[in-house]
Amino acid sequence: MTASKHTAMAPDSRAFVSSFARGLKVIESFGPDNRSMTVAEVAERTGVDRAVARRLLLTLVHLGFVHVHERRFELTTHVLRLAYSFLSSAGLGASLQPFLDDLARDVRETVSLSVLDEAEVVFVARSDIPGRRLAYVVTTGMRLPAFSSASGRMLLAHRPIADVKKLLARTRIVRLTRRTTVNQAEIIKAIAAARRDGHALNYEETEDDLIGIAVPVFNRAGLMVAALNASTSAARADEARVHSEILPRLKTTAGQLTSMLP
Amino acid sequence: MTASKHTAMAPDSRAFVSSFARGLKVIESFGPDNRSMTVAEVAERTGVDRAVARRLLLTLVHLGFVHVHERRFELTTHVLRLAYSFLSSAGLGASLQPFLDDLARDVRETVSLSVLDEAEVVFVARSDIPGRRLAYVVTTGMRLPAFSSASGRMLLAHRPIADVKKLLARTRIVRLTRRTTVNQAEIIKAIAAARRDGHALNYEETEDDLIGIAVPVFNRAGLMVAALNASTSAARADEARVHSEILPRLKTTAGQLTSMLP
DNA sequence: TGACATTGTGCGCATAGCGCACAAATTGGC
DNA sequence: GCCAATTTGTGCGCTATGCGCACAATGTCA
Repeated sequence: MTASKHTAMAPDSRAFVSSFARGLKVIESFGPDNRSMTVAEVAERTGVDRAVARRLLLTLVHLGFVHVHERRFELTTHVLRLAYSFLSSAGLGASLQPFLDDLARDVRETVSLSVLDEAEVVFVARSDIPGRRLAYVVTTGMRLPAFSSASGRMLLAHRPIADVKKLLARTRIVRLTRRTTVNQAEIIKAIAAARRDGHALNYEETEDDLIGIAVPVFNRAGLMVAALNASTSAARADEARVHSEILPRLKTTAGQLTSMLP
Repeated sequence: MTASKHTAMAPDSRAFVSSFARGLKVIESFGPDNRSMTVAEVAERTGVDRAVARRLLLTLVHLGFVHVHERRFELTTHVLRLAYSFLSSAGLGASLQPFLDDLARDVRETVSLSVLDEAEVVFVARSDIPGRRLAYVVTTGMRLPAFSSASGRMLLAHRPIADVKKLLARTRIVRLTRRTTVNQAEIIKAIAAARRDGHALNYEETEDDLIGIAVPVFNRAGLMVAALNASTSAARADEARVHSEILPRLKTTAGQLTSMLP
């Protein structure tokens, strides 16, 4: 639950519509272990009154976001419409795929495009070559801790350092592998390096045998909007190959993407 | 604001939280042409009072769903969290990808997994073989008219026929190509055929030269939750190959997916 | 610089939405 | 099968909440 900080902040009272916030919380209360819930379960998970949860759920049913069957509620595909609002408005909805496919084929590795949400990396597109299988499979919508992944560090690199430190301070760094950097100072150093070098690296910090390399993707206005990442295996690629072969190819694709982005 | 006839629907009054509904409308008001909007623009697009739009936007800002810069508001990646709630709760979030990748490699065509939202097909995952490029590129989150695509017809095939007819009645069928079926009776017939055959076909109805074939994906409970689709080109594949080669392979993958779904 | 257009927000009012408390339904134990 | 226990559904009165007007502030153009 990374969203717990919001509840702490003072809702600027007059300029805050709490029923709306409560409603969004209801949507977010669904997850892998909560595929379908009763009113009471939703009420408990969200901390709102049972009667309120019921009204919010019925509102969602009315709007088509939720489906109810035998007093159990579950989200419908309609929810994807909300994400589509973002993806399409960010220009990440389509037409980037061919570039990712070409890139994946050329470097013969899984590549992915990701954006930042708080302290997490969210994958918005990916491509890989058939037959090659990483233990670690990236899927659209998937999330990873930003501080422990190449893409995350790259995405953080262009944020004001003060913001990054603040974010880091309130994030719990989970050790994912033997090599995960957990020391805050070292993480900051890695992010600074990413900014300086124009790329970020990750050696088995997210998963054993997994090497990640990420470069920034800018929009035409020059703002960094995404990170382009290639994942390979330590067994398959050494540092030399990553630098000499994969990195330059990543950068050309990143450049191509720029022209597609608003 | 001219379209402020939202009184049409009967919001079960007491059991309906209108501020929440208004707020969701605000999120949905963003799109490809509305990347960033002022309060007034949002107010106009949603039909709510300017002051209300402002409060809802500020609420979204407060929760991290929206970002504001020089009085222009835009959606943030945080919105994807909502979609993730659905995808993960539906078990479509991950781990299906390897099966799609194998399938794409074997049939040497683009394959995709999709779900139904009202009269639209929403793609939730895809895979294709590098180098092969269809004019038509499917991306996660993308939408297609359900009545004119193979996946759509397959997804509709297991709904009660009365519901399908009702949906069809209130949907405007857009002619996408010379071969798009626009006749309602013929569409119903195609859907019935999909149900009977256990697969749906589409010859250049969505795009010229594009052939689609879809099979149902059931969850372990036996409910159809998605459609698995292969897209190929009329130039590349004839009907015989689709039936003898692609279709059986689609079905085996669909079977594999079943075991992954709740 | 003044007139016009757009955006920000204080304030009073009405009601939407809250949450209690009771009713209905479901479950479970024997 | 029956009653107790638990869970779920909902009517109702109160007041905080959110609405929308109207004015203030800010920005724009000539």
